Amino acid sequence: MPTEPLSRTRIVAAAIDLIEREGADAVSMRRIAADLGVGVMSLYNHVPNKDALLNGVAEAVLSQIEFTDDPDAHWTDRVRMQARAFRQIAHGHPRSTMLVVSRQLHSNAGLLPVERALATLRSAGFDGVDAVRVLRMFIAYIVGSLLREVGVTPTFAPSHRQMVNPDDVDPTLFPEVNGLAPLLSSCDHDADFDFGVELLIQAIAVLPKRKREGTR
Amino acid sequence: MPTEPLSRTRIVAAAIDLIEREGADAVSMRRIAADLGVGVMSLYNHVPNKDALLNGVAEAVLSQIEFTDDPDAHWTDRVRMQARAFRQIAHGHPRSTMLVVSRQLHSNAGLLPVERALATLRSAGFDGVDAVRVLRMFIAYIVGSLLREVGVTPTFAPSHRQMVNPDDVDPTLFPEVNGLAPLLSSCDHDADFDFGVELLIQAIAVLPKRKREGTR
DNA sequence: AGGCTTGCACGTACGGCGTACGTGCGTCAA
DNA sequence: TTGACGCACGTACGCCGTACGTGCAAGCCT
Repeated sequence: MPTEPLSRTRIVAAAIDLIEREGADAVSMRRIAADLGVGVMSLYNHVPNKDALLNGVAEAVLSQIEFTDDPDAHWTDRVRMQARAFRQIAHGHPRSTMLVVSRQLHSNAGLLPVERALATLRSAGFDGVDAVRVLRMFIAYIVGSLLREVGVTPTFAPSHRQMVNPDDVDPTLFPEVNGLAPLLSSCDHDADFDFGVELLIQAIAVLPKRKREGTR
Repeated sequence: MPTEPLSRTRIVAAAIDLIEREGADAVSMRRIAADLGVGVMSLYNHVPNKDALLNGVAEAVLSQIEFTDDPDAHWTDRVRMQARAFRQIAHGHPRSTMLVVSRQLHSNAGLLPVERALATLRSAGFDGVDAVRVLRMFIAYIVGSLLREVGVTPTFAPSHRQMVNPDDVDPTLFPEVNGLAPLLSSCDHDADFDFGVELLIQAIAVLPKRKREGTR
């Protein structure tokens, strides 16, 4: 039985699989080769080096997000939908999320979401400068949110993923943290993300009108 | 001449130095030991393992930020100042920034900024739930901004750190990106950051008043 | 003073990593 | 038929983190 020939696509897929199963630290060329049942050096016929492979992983994950953009919807709805679509990454590939947001991608995979977002913002009446600024702000917020959600960025919660133990934090040094400990140690990612998105949309909706000609 | 004795503090300092000089990839226990003029294994008398050392680096950097909080100022000014103070990390230790935002810190170093921020928001009249939510939103935005600023997160710009070459991006596939290429490829980090902060402050200032008793 | 514990610097060694390089085998063009 | 070429693979090198053992100096108890 002839096994499927090796290919960049198969290698990237195996890498994603491995990352999601065992975390990014488990990724090594040797391990991927073993998972694919091939020799280590065979990988290098399809991928120049490990770094390029990880870029491939990031691009693959990024290009899997599904934008269902309805050009007739109000621009605020379109922005909301695009933000949520991006966040899908964290659900579909939680342990790869760090890779996606921490690599400079110079391919079309990274450009497509930008194109969509800019088109939406322009259709909302923002001029170029504001559209770019607003986009950057959204990206920063989304990236930061995803990082917290997948648990790689500091939650700054007193205790990790459990109700706070009052002994962990000195109430005299940190009265607020102590008092709000139950709130800090629990976290509804969906609600928190949407809360921020709504706030951002509201904020940009009232941007100085001088540069806007309408609301759609 | 007796050389200064080895200590966790000195090791962490050497690590920070190394990271800022040659980047995080250059960090290895062997390299740090060499820089300190000691044997590799001597480090392990003061630091349990490399991961803990990197946590120490993150904490040290984080605890160096200087908050000059004026309790008499308007809460919007205090929030602005705290956000900017946090951003100082990116200037003081650009190549360590990724470490700071990508590690779960369970020490007081990470709790202090949270305490300050919560106190400020509470004094602005937000109840606990809103204070935590707003804080999380700010953190997400700041983290995302810092990552872009230090160049580790995708800029989604067509070309890296240079004016866009029109050949790089297909104008029919990406008309908006193509048209806004000059704007996308240049970036005033200071202005962009402040733009976002102002927008966020404005947005939270008009949060439903039901939970607020005043504006300071 | 003499012995004993303790702390710390250090060398050696092991398993794993990325990857440069050479080799052999199949396929396809001339 | 023969040559070139693509691709899978083994070996080997120089890194890495760190477990483990050794030796030396300072402090402590009698």
